[in-house]
Amino acid sequence: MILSRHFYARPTVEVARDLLGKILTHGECSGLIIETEAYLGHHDLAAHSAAGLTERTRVIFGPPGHAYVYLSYGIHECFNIVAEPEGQPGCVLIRALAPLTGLDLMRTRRQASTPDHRLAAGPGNLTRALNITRQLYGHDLTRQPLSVHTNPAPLTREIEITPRIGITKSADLLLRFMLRKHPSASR
DNA sequence: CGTTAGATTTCCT
DNA sequence: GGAAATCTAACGT
Repeated sequence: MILSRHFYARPTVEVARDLLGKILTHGECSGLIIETEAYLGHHDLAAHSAAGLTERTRVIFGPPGHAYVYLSYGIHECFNIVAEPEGQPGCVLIRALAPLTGLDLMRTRRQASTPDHRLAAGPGNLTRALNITRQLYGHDLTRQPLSVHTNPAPLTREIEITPRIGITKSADLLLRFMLRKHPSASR
């Protein structure tokens, strides 16, 4: 069942935590969300929205449940989901998936030697494996082809909460959420 | 590589 | 003079 808009219209931290174990689908590829990071609207200098509303960050201030995709270091794309009610900035970076379907297709986009559980481990690897590009900027995640679904299976692992990865500003905040010791999480 | 703010230049009413 | 266009350089979930 597809996650409804009001799942996303909540505090960013809650959305980041609750996305763990949900299913992200793009076309025939899908995976379990294993690792997320929250980027807040207030008191978070690492968030792109901290600089205010610009053309690139516009979607973060818009209605929840939409995709914020940006290019990092000119190399890899990163995929975020907008949270908070409309007008309030906040988004969740999806950092890692455990692949469920479309593994062969994912592997054609990655190195052939990549083991299954690492195909979508890491924010750049994830967008590469699922072919999520800036063309999907602003896409509504309650619709096909890129959507998030409930998972009837309960979580079998503890949630681990740590500082976020690869940032300098607001680096002390505990805003990274992951399933503890999962093989598809960051190292 | 793209985005951004800030600087510099253009050019127009 | 000042707005708009263009250039530049720093930096990045």
